[in-house]
Amino acid sequence: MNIGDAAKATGLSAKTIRYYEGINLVVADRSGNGYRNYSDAHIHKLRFVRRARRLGFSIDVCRALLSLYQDRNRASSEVKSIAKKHLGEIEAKIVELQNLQETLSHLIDHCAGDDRPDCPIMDGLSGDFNETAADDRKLH
Amino acid sequence: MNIGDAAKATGLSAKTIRYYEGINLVVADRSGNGYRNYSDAHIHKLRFVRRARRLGFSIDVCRALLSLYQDRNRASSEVKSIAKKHLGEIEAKIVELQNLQETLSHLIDHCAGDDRPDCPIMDGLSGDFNETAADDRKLH
DNA sequence: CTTTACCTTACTGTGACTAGAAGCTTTATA
DNA sequence: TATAAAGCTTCTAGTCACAGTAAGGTAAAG
Repeated sequence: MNIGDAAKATGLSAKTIRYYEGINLVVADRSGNGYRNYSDAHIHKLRFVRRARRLGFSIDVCRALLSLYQDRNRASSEVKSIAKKHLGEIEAKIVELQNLQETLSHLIDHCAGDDRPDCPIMDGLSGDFNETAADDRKLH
Repeated sequence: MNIGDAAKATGLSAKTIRYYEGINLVVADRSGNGYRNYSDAHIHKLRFVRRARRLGFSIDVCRALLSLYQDRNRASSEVKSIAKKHLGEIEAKIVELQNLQETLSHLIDHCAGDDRPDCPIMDGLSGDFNETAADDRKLH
């Protein structure tokens, strides 16, 4: 199976699959003409990585999960602890974004949004409104 | 005021302030010795950018907001529409993360987390569990 | 005078790709 | 069979918003 078919089979782009090979995450075999050749096992690994990435796991974590995936004797507790740590990070980010949401919608609610220049949103950005501890965490 | 004091006054790092000058966002004057020199107006602009960044606005949006900030006759509706768009993006991201949270905590709840290799989290990553429309949006 | 702190520019690295160029190979159509 | 199209290869550079480091000039304190 060439890279184009592998892309279709996994939902990843060919570019991304080549990238994953470049960083030694999932390395394909090669056919006689130099084209990458994907077996079912490769496809499974790529799908696995895609799912993990879509759940927000970093490439490094994916690498760890992939090696646990290939180790039939690893304890489920190892996997669970990685997943739990990640869940905590997701939850923290949700709280962060909810704070932003509150601040922004508060500002928006108080802005007339008409032809006049008076704008509480701008006032909020230039003046010093409430800064919470949550704001101090890094935002994305 | 030198860059170090400007950094203290704004809460930005000197690096960041130099970066903002490099991308033409907030450009300082220069003293005789070549050092950057910050007036109150510069400090206000930097603070403005910091606040906007902390609310998650991109640099490009900050640039737009900054020029609106300097335009005393702009309509508040212009600002409001930018803020609203951004709020929409934040809300979409919250929903996304909540989906992740649900999926992950569901998987975690069903994993024994013991010495045995059986692991529903791994099963979830390798098999095809439910993919929602929200999953199809780009995740971060 | 020396130390320390601060300033300058310039280059590299980050994460996870994406875009594009230049040039082979394979497949489909006329 | 010729040719065009799609698909493959490698390589480089760009993205975002900085942070880290190096190599060196300047300023203020003791």
